This record gives sequence, structure tokens and C-alpha cells, in this order.
Amino acid sequence: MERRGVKVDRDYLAGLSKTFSEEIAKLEERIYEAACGPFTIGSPQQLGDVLYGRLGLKGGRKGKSGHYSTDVNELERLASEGVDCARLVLDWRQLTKLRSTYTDALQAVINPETGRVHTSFSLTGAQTGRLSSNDPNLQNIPIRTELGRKIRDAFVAEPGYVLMSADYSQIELRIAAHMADVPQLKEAFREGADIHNITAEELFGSVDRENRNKAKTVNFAILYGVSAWGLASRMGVPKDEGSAIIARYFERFPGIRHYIDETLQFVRQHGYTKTLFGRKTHFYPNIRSPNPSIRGGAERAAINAPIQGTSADLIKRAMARMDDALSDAGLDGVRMLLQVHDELVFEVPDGREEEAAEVVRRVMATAAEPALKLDVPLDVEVGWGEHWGAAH
DNA sequence: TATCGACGCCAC
DNA sequence: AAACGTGGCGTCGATA
Repeated sequence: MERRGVKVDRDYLAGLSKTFSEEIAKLEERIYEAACGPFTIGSPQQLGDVLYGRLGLKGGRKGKSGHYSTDVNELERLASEGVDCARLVLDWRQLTKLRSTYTDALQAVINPETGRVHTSFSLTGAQTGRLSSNDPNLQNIPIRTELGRKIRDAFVAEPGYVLMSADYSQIELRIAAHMADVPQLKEAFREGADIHNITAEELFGSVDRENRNKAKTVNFAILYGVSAWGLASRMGVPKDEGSAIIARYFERFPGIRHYIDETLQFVRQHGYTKTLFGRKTHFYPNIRSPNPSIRGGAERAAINAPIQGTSADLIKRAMARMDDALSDAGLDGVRMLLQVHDELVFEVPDGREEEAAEVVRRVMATAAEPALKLDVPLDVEVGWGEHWGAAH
């Protein structure tokens, strides 16, 4: 079997590491200045003691160890209250994270002979049927921040090829719309409408940027079985408002409420959930635990498992068919390299991009067939470029 | 030196 | 009672 892998630009990563290191050194000086002395910034315990002890700030304890929490929420709060040190530590955390987990770690695992990185995919890595990736994990390469996105540019195609990325668009919300039988959402997906705008209109009666962002948060949170408390905290609104938004959501989309109720009833009785293709995920005995924390966690996972699991089934069906489909189209030179839950990454010979995109799109979009007829189309966004960052 | 829990944070 | 699902992996600090 041919050994596949993705080519990584070592010199580029080395340059990023150096740039990050210079910034980190500057930040450390400024943090020590603001904190009235040196300490181990990377130690949450020490950082908590500095902030709430030496600097005398107000905050709460958390965790089993009884130390102060210094996570991003706490530091953002302090930063907004004018604590310069908190902002500096957040910047320091971002840079050290990128350097240690990505720019340094990836350089260390480049195969010297191939110039490629060879991850391992576990087919049983996740309860829901998703794959997992390890050694190194290539399913958590940064993309959300401008700085993090630079890491993606290190993943390149070999000369004469481009990297092609194919993403399922909103696949979990599409599956939820189908499984929960929500007319407005199914129609929106059929018409290619913006799903978060539809939800914003239903929830708030109008669409602007702020409402759309709130609706987006709600759409995803609902799939995870969020509580009023959790949603309110996530959206930065009072608990009453979170509770009202959830009530309104269920009023507008009663199918979602039905789905949740039916799923919980089934899993409590049988101890497992099923995807649309019939694959089971087991939740016994946690689903009947007398411990509310354990039981509540199992319930939220059970609400999510059929949706996340069906998505996993779909992309695996597409992957199983992909090489033959490419070969049948005379595209043997196309290599499927990575899977990132709703995305496939390929290396495609120059000049064959349009042909490859057509095959990839078709195989992914028809992955449910012939076993299932979905009420919503599966939309696939395809792009390509010299590196992964440019393929989106 | 190796391992582990806690904490924190990257992705979908 | 806890409070948003699925993962992997970095550092710190305690322990063997």
C-alpha cells in the first residue's frame, strides 16, 4: 500500500517559530513588569496567585485543586476591567500554544525522506463514529484566528500539484433539519438560504449582525443539549433571557423539541441511540446513573450522537467510494490525504482541478444514496490552492 | 525518569 | 445538581 501523507514546509514553520519566539520574549518582560516580578506564566496556579494574591484582584475559585481559574473567560473579564497583565497573558498563551503544539511539534515529525507528515487515523477513536487523528493530530490545525491560520499555509502540495479542500456545508444542521423534520429549516436548505438568518428571523423577528450571531450560537447549542443557564452564559445575557430564547426556539421549531424528547425516551429505555444508517452508540449505564452530573452528561451526548454520528457515517461512505470514483474518472493521480470530520483534503495534479472537484463534489453530495433519501440536499464547497490555507 | 491528573486550548 | 457535543495534546506539579 502506498504510504500517503501531507507535505509540510519546514523552513516556513521554522520562520514562524522564530517570529513567535521573539514576540513571546517581549511579552514575558512586560508581564513580569506588570506582575511586579517573575513567575512561571505557564502555571495556572502561579498565575492565579499573582493575579488574586499579589495584585489583589477579585475572582472565584474553581476546580478540584481549589486554585483560581485563569481560563480565557476569566482573563478576558480581567482585561476588560483594565488589567493589562491579563491581556498580555492571553497574547502570551496564544503564541506559546501555536509554537509548542504546532510550529515546533510539526517540524519534529516531518519524515526526512518524504518531506511529509504522516498522521494516524483511528476508526474507533470517537464514541459517535467520527475518526480521530493522532501523532500528530491533523484534525485540529488552527484556522479561526489570523495568526493561527498561518499554520495552515505550511501544508503544501508537491510541485505540479495543488491542495484541494472539500467541505460539507452545515452538515449537522442539515441532518438535524431532516431528523427533527423542521419545515422552515428544510426549506431554507433546499433554497440555499442562510440558515442562521432564518433562525434569527424566527427567534427575534428581524435580521442584523447581532441577531444572526445569537441565532448561530443557539443553532449549535441546541444540537448539544444546552441548558438555559449554559446558553445564557455562552451568549452573555441574563439566565431569564436564555430561557426565553430556548422556549421561543422550541415554539418555532417544535420538531426539535420532539427529536430531543424521543431521543431521550429511546435511550433511557434501550440504552443506545442510532444514526440514520442504524449505527448504535451506547449510553448504559451512565444514562441511568443516580449522579445527576453523569446522567446529564449522558443525556446531552445522546441528543448529539445521532446527528454527529450520521455526519460521520456520511463522510465515511464518501471516503469508501472516493478512490474508485476518481479512478473511474481517469483521476488516479488524485490522492485523498486528510479527513477533518466534515472536510476532505486532496492533492490534485495541476490542470485536473475542475475534473477532480466535480467527482469529489458528486461523491460527497450523494453519500447517503441509495440507502437513504434525505429531505435536504448535501452541499459541498470545494476550493484549491498552493497550500491548505488557500484551499478554503 | 516516567506517569498521571489538572488545567487550558486547538479543531469540527 | 450541573450547567455545550466529539476529540488530541501542550505544560505544570505531584508522585512513583
